[in-house]
Amino acid sequence: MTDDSCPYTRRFLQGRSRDALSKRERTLLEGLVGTVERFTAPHTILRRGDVVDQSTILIEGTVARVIYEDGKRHIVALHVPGDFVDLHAFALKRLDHDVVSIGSVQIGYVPHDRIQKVLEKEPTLARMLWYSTLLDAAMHREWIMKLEHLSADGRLAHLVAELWQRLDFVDLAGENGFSLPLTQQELADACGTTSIHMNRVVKKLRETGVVDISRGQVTVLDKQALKELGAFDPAYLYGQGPLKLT
Amino acid sequence: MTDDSCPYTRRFLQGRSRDALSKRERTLLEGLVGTVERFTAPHTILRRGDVVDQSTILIEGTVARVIYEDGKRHIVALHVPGDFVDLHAFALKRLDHDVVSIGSVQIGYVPHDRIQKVLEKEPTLARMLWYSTLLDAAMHREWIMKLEHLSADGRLAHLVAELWQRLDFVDLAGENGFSLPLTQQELADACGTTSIHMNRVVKKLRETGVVDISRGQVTVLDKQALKELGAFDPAYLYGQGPLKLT
DNA sequence: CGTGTATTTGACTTTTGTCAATGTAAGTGG
DNA sequence: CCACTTACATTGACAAAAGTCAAATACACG
Repeated sequence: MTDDSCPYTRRFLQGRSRDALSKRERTLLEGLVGTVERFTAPHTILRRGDVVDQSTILIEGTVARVIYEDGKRHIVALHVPGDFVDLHAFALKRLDHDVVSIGSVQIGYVPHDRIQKVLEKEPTLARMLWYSTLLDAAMHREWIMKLEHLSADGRLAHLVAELWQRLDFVDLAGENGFSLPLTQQELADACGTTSIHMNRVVKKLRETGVVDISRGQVTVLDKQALKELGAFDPAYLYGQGPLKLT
Repeated sequence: MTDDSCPYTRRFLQGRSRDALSKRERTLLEGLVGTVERFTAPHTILRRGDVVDQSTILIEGTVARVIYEDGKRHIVALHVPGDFVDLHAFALKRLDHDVVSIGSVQIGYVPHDRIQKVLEKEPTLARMLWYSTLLDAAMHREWIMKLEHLSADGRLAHLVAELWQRLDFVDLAGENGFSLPLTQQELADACGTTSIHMNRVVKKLRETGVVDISRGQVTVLDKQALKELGAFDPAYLYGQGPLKLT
């Protein structure tokens, strides 16, 4: 399913419902992508409140969904290649968050009228599109649990574990880690803490031999410790096949 | 639209997309409900990991979605009448959280094969079902922001503001407050803190004249203060018409 | 009226935030 | 090549928020 016939959408739901879509539907999906764009520097792709008539699929790189409040930035979701970043805008129309690129990214735009046609004529594909937004919500819920339950080190461990698994679904994870273009400030924004405290936590996890995060590279040193510290149970990712962290 | 012809589903999306569904579709929706059940005592309706072939719509009362971790209960979502609590189970099949009743509730069950038929033959209704799960996700995101950004008093203020508005959408809010069957322990579970600290916060908000929460009744004393303390901007609820908190 | 649950309070510890400053690595222009 | 800039990472000292443990009230319900 990682064939190159669908360069823009081949990673969509990869690792989740590998066999749920037929070849024909996969091709249909690829055909939904209208224009493609690349950003090499950090860029705000969409703003909260924007009324949109197309949705964004991430082809390459990392994007975040953020909500600004009192001048502070809060990351409410992170995306890896294959994620349909703001498919929810199809029905909601108005965005409740910004979409920003991190590092260098390539994104595709899908006009909403094409999604409407899918909804009218392709129930199976429509169901898969719906499914992908539900996966998103399941990840949101896990983040809520993580923020309610874990202290800063656990939150970071959970984030690392989740990203490692999600990147693995789309064949972008390494055996012992993955590359991650997030600064400590951004890690802090995703874990609900400050960059200064995040620095303490990064240092601690490095010194205790759990995970090393430096120079844009994450190296997992102790899978078991990572999993336990982050109270990580990958069931909420609804993945198929073998998992990075049991 | 609050006509009694649809006793089970008349509150579905009330206050949001009041006019999005035709009379015919409203009737169709009501027809989706198979059995109806009532629980008068706290009850776990569904468990994490359950594979289900029907979804639950809340007709009356309060239900919570919870994730247990290390023996602690974490509320990841709260529902008011009209909410399609676990419509996501239609596509996900397996639940990533428990569904529990709080106080006395009445719920309806919708078999998934009926939803499948809607998806195949009723694109407008299908879109509204999808839409309702997206509203859920938008609320999840706001909770993530709230947990990342606010301290315990802000979190409680936000929760109160949100519930007040959501109950108002379905005509269940009073002019100065609403009834809420949550204990301080449950408020704590929804705000990511401990019951002891939540008690301090409840006391503080009462003494500072922001909101009084006692004996299952919430009385808003100072709308403006509540809104500011909770950094509450109701845009994420995608409501129509006038709002409780501007 | 007693019993269990929910609420409240106090004392103390741990975690995290805040402020201020320093260190470090990569890139830029002279 | 070096001074300079800039962004990111790191550290220390202190304050504020929240967790923990223990116990005392208050309250609802049979």
